[in-house]
Amino acid sequence: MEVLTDHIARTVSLTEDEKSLLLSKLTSRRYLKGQYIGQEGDITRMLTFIQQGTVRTFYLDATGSEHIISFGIENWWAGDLGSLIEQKPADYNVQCLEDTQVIQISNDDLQFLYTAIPKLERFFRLLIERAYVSTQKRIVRNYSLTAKDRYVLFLETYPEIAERVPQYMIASYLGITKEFLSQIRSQLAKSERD
Amino acid sequence: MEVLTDHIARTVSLTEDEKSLLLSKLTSRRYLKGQYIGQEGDITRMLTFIQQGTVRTFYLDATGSEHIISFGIENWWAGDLGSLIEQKPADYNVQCLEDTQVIQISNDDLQFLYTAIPKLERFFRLLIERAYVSTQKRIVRNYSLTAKDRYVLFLETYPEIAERVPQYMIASYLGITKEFLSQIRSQLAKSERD
DNA sequence: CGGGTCCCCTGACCTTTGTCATAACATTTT
DNA sequence: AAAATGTTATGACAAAGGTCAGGGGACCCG
Repeated sequence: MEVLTDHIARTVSLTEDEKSLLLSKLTSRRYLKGQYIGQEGDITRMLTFIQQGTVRTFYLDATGSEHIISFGIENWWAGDLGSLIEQKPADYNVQCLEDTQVIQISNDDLQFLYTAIPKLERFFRLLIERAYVSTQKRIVRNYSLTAKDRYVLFLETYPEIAERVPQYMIASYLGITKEFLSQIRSQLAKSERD
Repeated sequence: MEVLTDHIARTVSLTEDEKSLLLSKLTSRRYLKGQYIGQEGDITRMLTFIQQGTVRTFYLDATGSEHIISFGIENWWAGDLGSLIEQKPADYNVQCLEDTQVIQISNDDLQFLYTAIPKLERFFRLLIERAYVSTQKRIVRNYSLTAKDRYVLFLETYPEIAERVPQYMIASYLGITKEFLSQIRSQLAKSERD
């Protein structure tokens, strides 16, 4: 479980006391491939850190089709943050794509820790700031790039994820159909041959 | 300038001392219609709160076309947050669409205040959390709704902005061309007549 | 009053992306 | 090894949305 405290200590320094207080609130848990860490409609009560594995966060629209919002791998946070923050039913499903080992903090403990260890509040402020900025960049990209360029950028940005998840999920993440992604890939393969 | 301290006090309580320390770091400034609060390439050094007026944050892509990322009106924060956080050149332009009165805090003062008044760090953590959640919702909507539905939702969500900014900017915000928005509007007008 | 400028609208045509149907291949299960 | 299941590919056709060109109204400014 020191994986997580080490991860945090890379951004804000923690004393031994703070570290052991934090450690006392962490729980470890294992999920199998296909299992849900959280489902639409449930209130998210745990903040989840992925120690090992792959997860996807997705959403079912009115017509029942899936839209992948994000993937998560080692050292990333996962879950429906909106549900955790507002303690109301989740809009998203969070599912493991491989056997996945996570470290969790309950929302109650997290609120307690924010006050007990102000540096943790700073850590999460910085974390969310970065997440916010990257989400905003994603919006910009979706507007100013074609599907092909978004796919190429995805491969460059997340090469590891591209290898670990099936293509139809990447298509969903990019906001296109699996057939169209397949077409893009054959175009790319063709232009590489020249 | 108490507008801002009152705004903050709605989320976290501040003592009189904290309030006056905060007030001592705030500056007020007026921009004319068309003026830029920040331009692409500049490092954003001020966090800006809109007291009165309208601003837009937009981005110029490789082909020179504009993409509006967000609008801001009274009691909203504005600016390229990525540039402020990382203190590197901004990707976005922030321009006033009306004469605009703002309240600003320099980044240096903000960093000082985070430590001096931990409740401010909490305020901004909560602020960014909410911003992050709403940005993520916007991504989902862009993927699962048609342009027409996105426009209708925009009108419902931001009726005030819809009245204050020209339609071609709304089109840009929605990620469509002004011509196509015009077409959507005539469809909606037609279906209302039935 | 006349000429800019800004903004919105319309229509013909084109590009990007989605839908549907089918096939092929890989992986797991039995 | 066969069958079931999951994943990727391909092609015909359809729909969403973009591009380009032109026109017209509202508002300002001389």
